[in-house]
Amino acid sequence: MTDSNPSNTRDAEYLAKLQDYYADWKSIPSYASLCDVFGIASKSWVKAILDRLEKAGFVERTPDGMWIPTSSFFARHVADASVPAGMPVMVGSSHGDYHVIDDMLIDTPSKTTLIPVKGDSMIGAGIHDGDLAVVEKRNLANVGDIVVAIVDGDFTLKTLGKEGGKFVLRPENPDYPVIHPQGTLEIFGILVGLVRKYK
Amino acid sequence: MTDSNPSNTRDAEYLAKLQDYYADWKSIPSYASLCDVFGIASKSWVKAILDRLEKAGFVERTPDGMWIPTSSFFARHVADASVPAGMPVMVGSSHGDYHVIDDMLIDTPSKTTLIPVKGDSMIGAGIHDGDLAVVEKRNLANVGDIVVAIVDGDFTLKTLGKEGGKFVLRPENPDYPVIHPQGTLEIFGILVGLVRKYK
DNA sequence: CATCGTAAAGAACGGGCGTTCTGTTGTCAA
DNA sequence: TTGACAACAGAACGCCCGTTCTTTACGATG
Repeated sequence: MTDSNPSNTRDAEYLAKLQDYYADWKSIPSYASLCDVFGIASKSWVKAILDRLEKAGFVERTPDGMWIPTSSFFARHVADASVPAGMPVMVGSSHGDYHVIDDMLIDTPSKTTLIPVKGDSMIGAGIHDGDLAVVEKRNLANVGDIVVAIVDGDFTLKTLGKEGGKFVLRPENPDYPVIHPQGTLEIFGILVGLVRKYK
Repeated sequence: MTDSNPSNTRDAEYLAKLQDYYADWKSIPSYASLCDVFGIASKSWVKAILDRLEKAGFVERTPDGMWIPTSSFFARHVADASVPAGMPVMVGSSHGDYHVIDDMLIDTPSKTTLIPVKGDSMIGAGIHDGDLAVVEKRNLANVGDIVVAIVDGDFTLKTLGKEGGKFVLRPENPDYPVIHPQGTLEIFGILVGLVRKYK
C-alpha cells in the first residue's frame, strides 16, 4: 500500500480502465484488445503499461505468461472523510487506505455464509428486509450478539438475550414478541457483517 | 442443478480440476496448459470438453474468444440434508471466487469509492454510524436517491428531495434539519451499497 | 462377430499473439 | 536551440495457440 502506485502519470487511468474491463469480463484480454480498452494504438505501449502495473503490484503473470490481477487490483479506496472534494482518480494516494470488502467481512471463508434477511423484525438494529447477512457458523454466542438461530427448521436473525437464566431471542422491533425457545436453543452462527445493495 | 450438469461422465471431474486451477490462477489457461491440468494429451479433446462445459453453462467466451467462467462456475455444491429451507450461500472454501460481495456491489470499480458513515442522521434508513457507504461517483441523481453531497467541503450522506422546485438534502432522522443548499448543489455520487462489520 | 458411441491421441495448418526494435511526436528545461 | 525524456505509433518476426481432420482404443450392445 505504501509504494504500490504506478510511476507514470497516466497509469492510474489505465489501471481504472483495466479494472472496469475486468469487472465486465473477468479476464485480461490480449494486447490487441487492450489497445481498444486503453484507447491507444500500439501494442508495445500496452506491454509497457502492464509491465509498470506489474512492478506496482496490481497485476502479475502465470507461468504461461498470462496476465492476472493481484489482490490489490481489487482493493477499493476508503475515503478519509476529512478530505475535501478534490480527490480525482488517483491511485496510491498518500493517505486513506484500500480494502477488499470480502476480506474485510470474511475471516474464515469455510465457515461463512450469506443469508438474505426477510422481514423487519430487526429494523431497530438497522437490518432491513432484503439485506444480506454475513454469518459465521458456530454454535456458541454471547449475550448481546446478533445470532442466526434455527427455529422450526427456519433461519431467524435475532439478538441473543437472557431472561431468568434461560436464553431468549430478542427481535429489535417492538411489534414482534421475544422468542422463548423450548428445550435447547440451536444456534447456527453469529452475525459478523451486513451488506445492502441499493436499486 | 437439474440441467446444468455436464453431459459426459467425466466432465464433472474436469470441471473440478478447472475450478481448482482457476482458484489458484484466476484465469483459464491455454489448451496446451489445460492438457496438463486435465491430465490428457490432446488439445482437441480439451476443446471438446470446454465446448461441452460451455453448453452446460459453466464457461463462456469473450468476444475475443477467451474462455471465462460464468456465475454457475462458482456456484457451491449444496451440502445435502440438515440444511433447512432458505439455503444459505457458502462463500469461499476450496474453489470459489472470493470476490462475491465486491462483485455484487461494485459495477464500475473506477467510479466507486468507500466512504465511512459518521453520525446518525440517516438512521431512519438503517444507515448507522460506522457503516461503510459504497458510493458511485456521478453528479446526476434522482429525487429519492440517497446521495453523497459536498457541503462545506465535507461529505454528507442524505436523501435527495425537492421542495418548491429546489433540491434539498433530507436526513432520515427527525432530530436533524433538512438542508437547503444555497446556490448549486454539488453531488459527489449516489449510494449503491452499504457494508457493516460487527465487532 | 459386427457395430456403435465414448474417450481420447496425434498431426497439420494458418493466423494471431507477444516480443522487440525503431520511428515520431510533444513538452519542458537549460 | 538543443537535447533529453515521456508517450506513444508502427512494423517485423517467430512461435505458440486454437481449430480441424484423421486415427485409435475400448467397452457396451445386439
